[in-house]
Amino acid sequence: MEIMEGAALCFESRGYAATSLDEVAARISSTKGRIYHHYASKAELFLDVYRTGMMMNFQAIEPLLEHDMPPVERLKAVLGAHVRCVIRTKAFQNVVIQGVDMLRHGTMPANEHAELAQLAELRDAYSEHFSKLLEDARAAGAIDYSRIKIALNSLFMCINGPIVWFTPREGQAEHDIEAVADECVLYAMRLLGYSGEMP
Amino acid sequence: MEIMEGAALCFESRGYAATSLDEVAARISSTKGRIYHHYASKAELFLDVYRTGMMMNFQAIEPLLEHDMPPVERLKAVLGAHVRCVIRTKAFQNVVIQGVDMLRHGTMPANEHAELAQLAELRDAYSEHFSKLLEDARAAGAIDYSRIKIALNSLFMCINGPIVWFTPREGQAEHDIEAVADECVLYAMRLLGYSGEMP
DNA sequence: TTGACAACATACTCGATAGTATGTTCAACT
DNA sequence: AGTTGAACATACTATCGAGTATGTTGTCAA
Repeated sequence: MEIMEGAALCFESRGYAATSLDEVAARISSTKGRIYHHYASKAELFLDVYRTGMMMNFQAIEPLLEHDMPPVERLKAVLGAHVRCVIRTKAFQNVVIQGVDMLRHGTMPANEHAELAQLAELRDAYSEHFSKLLEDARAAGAIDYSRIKIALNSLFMCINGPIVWFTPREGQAEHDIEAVADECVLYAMRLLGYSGEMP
Repeated sequence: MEIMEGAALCFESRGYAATSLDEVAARISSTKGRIYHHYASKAELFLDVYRTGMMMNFQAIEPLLEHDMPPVERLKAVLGAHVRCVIRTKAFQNVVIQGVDMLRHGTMPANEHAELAQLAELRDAYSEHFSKLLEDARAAGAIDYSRIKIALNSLFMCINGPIVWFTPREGQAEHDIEAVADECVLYAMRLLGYSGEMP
């Protein structure tokens, strides 16, 4: 909904701590009263944006996990879907990133901390999907890596990169997204030792 | 100096906006008075940490740029030195990252904004070194990439990854750093289409 | 038509924190 | 011994923003 989108944009550009709820309200031409009518606190709004961002990711990739195809092809498809999704929901994904290292450093107020930890489990579950994809593709001999934790981290850094550095050219958004996503997937697959052809 | 190290650690864990100078002072068992004796404002302290972080990077790689060796080998060596450096100066590098997207989103107060932009140029100069390394290695036919901007961004995401996700095991710090750095360089080189052997 | 409630807006409170103003200590000159 | 100034510490102010308390408006049900 509207509040979350405004919040996502504010959190993205100024960070959780630096964002005031008056700012968020102003962005949607509204007032703080409206926000507090729907959310008990700033933290809860943040957590809702986080959760929504993760849901978008799940919805993007889960349909592909069932498809019956060679492991490498499935991996490629999922990576592509992931990158496209995170680019399109950039603001939300920035909040997810912030949430992850808020947990890591324990900056969240104690009461909401439990909820944050729960969302982190969601993130782990998501990561687990990729873990499985890697193992399958390796078992099929299509890719190779040394320690899976480091490989996974490097992979995520690569395919999540656009969240940080991507900005579409005027009027070229859709075209740019496709091109950037494809190139990111190419580099990601290479990183994993894949040597086959890419479309 | 002591103040910068405390500040780097605080900024790393809580972010610029959420960090109070009382916190920084407490971390070094001191008081806010001391900080304001050396820095005119919170922003200037931040900028000094940023600058110091960048300097550390330059010092780590610049000696290697002169070496007379095949372009790929030089690239490998520089990547290795960079990763080792950023891991060892993790707190400072987190500040650099924050600084980069504070500029991107224009959150810094107007007077210090100019100084921040100047530091961004330093960052660009650093990136330019890698740009040259890539072009040379490609000219030598050792690596390959499509659009250099995307390749560079993906490369940096990969080799800067440890800044975000690395945490050494108890008492294994040195050993872990070496192992992680080598593996990151491996993935980074592969990402660039390098197919040679890695030590 | 009225009363009740949801969906807001407005107007306040109160704690936290950036920045300042004013001590205090100590070491080096003279 | 006395003066000065750097390097802090302490005590205060002024602002900003999270949270709250209290309006206001429209809508639906009885």
